[in-house]
Amino acid sequence: MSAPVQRGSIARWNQTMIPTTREAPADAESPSHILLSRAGYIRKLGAGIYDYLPLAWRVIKKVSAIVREEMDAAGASELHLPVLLPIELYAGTRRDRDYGDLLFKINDRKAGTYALGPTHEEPITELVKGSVSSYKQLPINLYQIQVKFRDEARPRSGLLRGREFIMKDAYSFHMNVEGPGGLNETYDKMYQAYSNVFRRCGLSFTAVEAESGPIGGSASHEFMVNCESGEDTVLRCPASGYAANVEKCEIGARPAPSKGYFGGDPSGVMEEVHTPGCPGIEDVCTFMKVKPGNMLKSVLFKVVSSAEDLAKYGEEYILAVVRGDHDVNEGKVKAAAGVKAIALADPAEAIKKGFAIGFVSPRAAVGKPGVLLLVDREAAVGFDDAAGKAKFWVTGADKKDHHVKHFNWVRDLGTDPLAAEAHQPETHGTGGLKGGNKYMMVADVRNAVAGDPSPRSAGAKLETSRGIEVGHIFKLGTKYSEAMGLAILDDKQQKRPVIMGCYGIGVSRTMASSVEQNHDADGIIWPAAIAPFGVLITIMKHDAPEQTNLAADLAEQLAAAGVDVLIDDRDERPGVKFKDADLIGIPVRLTLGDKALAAASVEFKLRSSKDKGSLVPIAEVVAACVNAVRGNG
RNA sequence: CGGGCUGUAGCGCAGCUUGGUAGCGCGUUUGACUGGGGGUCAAAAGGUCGUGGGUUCAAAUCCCGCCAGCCCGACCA
Repeated sequence: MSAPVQRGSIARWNQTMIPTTREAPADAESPSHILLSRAGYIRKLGAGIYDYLPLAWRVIKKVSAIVREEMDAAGASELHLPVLLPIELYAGTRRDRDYGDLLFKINDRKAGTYALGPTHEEPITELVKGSVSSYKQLPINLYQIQVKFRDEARPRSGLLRGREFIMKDAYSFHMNVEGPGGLNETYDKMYQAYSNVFRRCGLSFTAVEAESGPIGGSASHEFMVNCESGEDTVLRCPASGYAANVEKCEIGARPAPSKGYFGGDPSGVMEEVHTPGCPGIEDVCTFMKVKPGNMLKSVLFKVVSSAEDLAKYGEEYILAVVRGDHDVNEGKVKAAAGVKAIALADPAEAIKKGFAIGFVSPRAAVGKPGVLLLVDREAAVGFDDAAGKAKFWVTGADKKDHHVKHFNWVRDLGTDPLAAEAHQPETHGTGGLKGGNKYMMVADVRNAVAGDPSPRSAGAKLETSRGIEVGHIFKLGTKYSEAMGLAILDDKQQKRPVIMGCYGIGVSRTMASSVEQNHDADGIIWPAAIAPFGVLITIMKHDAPEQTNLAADLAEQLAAAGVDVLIDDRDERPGVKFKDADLIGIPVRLTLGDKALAAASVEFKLRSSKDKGSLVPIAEVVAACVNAVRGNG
């Protein structure tokens, strides 16, 4: 682009507030929390609530500017919605209930209840409903950058999981999914825009397939900053490039065991073992000295039925069984059972139904109408092919404080698992639910783990890594428009619910995850594009005119070239200034001292490089800075 | 919401077991020396010991309630 260079700004350390400290607050643990606190970017005001000091605010503004440029370029328009939202808005979509305690609620003087917006699907839908009346006005994509609130059960890791945070949220509206102006077109544009944003921010990231969570919808991707300290697990196939989060990740074809599902002789006589106070897999394994891979884990879900289904079929349950070293995946359970919604069964209710929670075995599902037994492939095994002998299973004894060992599916289940119905793992349907006739099914119902076969490339194995979610895009569909009555006449004069997409970027989280990804023992190392300043000029003698004058002169030239400059004009010892410089992480440091000045030079050092820096002639230093700051951005 | 734990100066902590004068380091202020990787010396300011109650002649210390915060788990953008 050949647009005129926007002038950079000049700030002096003495005139701004950068309260660096030698020690971090005791509650800071993650690198971003420690370093942003120590370097004077943020201060804690309460649990999950932070002040953004001048340096931090500059970073936020730089990230925001990149977000705005990419959003605008992709055809979105910025607006600003209220934070304070009447609770009735959320009642319409039942998210006041679905969101639960995560929704911050406050009362006004008349005891009316309001929510502090956690996202803005409802108000934006309400706005469009009253403002857009023709299909000719669609598609439209509206966004804002604003503070959001979530009453987190446990705020942690500084800015990474706060109760108040800065987010960019966008919402698009369409008449169609496919074709020009359709949801997919905008979704793809947003995917590209998000990739541009995070690339321009200098972050290493991965876009992964994801479940859409409580916001609802049909398809979604998460943008994860690659970082070992991240909270989320990312799975990827090195051969095909497929990447997904654990909730979503599919598992490639897993071959059936050589003797067929459930087939194989018992490993021994089934024996009951007293396991007091050991409801968890870990406890039992420690107590009985068995590996989790030899446990059968049984998790009971209750089907959330519609009133109609409830009247017709009664209450229904699913008992999902996976190997002890695996985790049940709710989404896959839902899909395999062919039901829309499930929830972990209430313990008290489950016990009443005859499930000894904590000590449940697959047998507990047998003979109970309305209960589907869903067995994961690696749990539906009687013969251990890897070990070449009968599979040794430990599972619950279906009574409190007892487990059994040498469980064998064929001998001990209490019914024949080899029956034809159980043998059609590919058939997804209603199973034994909703009047179906299959009491048990073998299916993929667990989370993927490293080493699982790739779903996209035969022979390849999934790998895992960690990440921090900084962006999330959803195809919402008509969930909100239907719930709130946003319908528009199309070109055939048919009134149709508007199709929506929504797209979020955690702006404050992006700042923190950059620090997580880019730091060393001495402090932050900002990518130039989002650094609060491009260049730090460190004056060795704050009262030496030849140094202060040169600093002012260089700063002026750099600003004219579009570089933001911070001048460290404090009366501090050199050691303090150097330590602080490393801490706050400005990409380029120019040191103005007697030695260099005697050679008509200044010292030029990149924060990202370990060397001591080099002398650059004064006449060339501005170009060197511009080059370093641009080359990186 | 379960389990563990912590509230003492701006920050990091000791003191509490065994009740009796409020301590240390960093930071801050003043002065001097110093001046290229958190320097030295001297002096100083700064705390209703989270909060309410109880026991006691006397509570930072013992007991009870509450509040706030942290960690692990559950949950989660």
